[in-house]
Amino acid sequence: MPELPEVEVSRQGIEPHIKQKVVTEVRIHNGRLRWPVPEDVQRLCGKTIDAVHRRAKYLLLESKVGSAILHLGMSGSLRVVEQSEPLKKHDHVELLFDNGLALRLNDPRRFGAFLWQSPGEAHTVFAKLGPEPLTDDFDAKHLYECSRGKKVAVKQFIMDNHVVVGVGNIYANESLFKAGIHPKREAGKISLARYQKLTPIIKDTLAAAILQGGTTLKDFAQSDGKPGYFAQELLVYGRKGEPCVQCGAELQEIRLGQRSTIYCKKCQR
DNA sequence: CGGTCTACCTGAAAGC
DNA sequence: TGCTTTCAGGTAGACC
Repeated sequence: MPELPEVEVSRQGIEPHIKQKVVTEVRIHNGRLRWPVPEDVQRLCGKTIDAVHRRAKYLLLESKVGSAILHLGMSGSLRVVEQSEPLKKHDHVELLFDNGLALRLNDPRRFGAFLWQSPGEAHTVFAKLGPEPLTDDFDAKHLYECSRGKKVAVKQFIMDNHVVVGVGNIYANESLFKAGIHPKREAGKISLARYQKLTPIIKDTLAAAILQGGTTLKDFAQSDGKPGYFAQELLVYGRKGEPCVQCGAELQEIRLGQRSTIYCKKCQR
């Protein structure tokens, strides 16, 4: 399940293979993703990829005539392979390059997206997004001020893209545990001091995951490269019923907004 | 407008 | 064993 670190790792993984390369062909094997893949993406043919950027969990493959916007959804992954490599099941969209390589979007559940944005335009998916978590625009003051008057649980609050982007279920669980904050606590009733503890923890958790992922990038261009999933030291996520690493109490599971939420009832208040 | 809920998907795992 | 059900979850949009 790609969260922001996985998306950033994917960006770093594909960039050296496709930057400054010319797209020779766009092949849409199955255009029925979250939204139909627009014909506009064919405009990339014959154009050079000038840059590969990330905003939230979206990747932008930028050219002079516009940008392809990619989202990995729940189950998506990107691979760079030789064009002769046989397609795998669920390889839905493919960009061929003048260096003999192909970028393939594989997405079994098809929650992902492959969209188009003309120069100077901002696609609607980018409207109303909160700050990037790893920039200075995201700080404790922002969380504190955004949360005043909000009754929503703090876990759902930090997962809200309007508040801050890129904090998915796994990292929300992990960050709240490390900060000692109960996931159900009302966002609007949490002190500035507690947000001052939480904010750097979110940043550190995401940054550490990106660094770990970076070490697995070597094989990105190989057919069996498996970017997106890397060894991550998870303290609570997926550990329901196991003992808390801090106090030994049995980790609890509740559901918040239909999402699995794991926490320690002793360490998180 | 804030808050909550749902649809979109497939495959793995659990349940029967 | 094999069929059926549940669950996983990011995000936009519907809904009250």
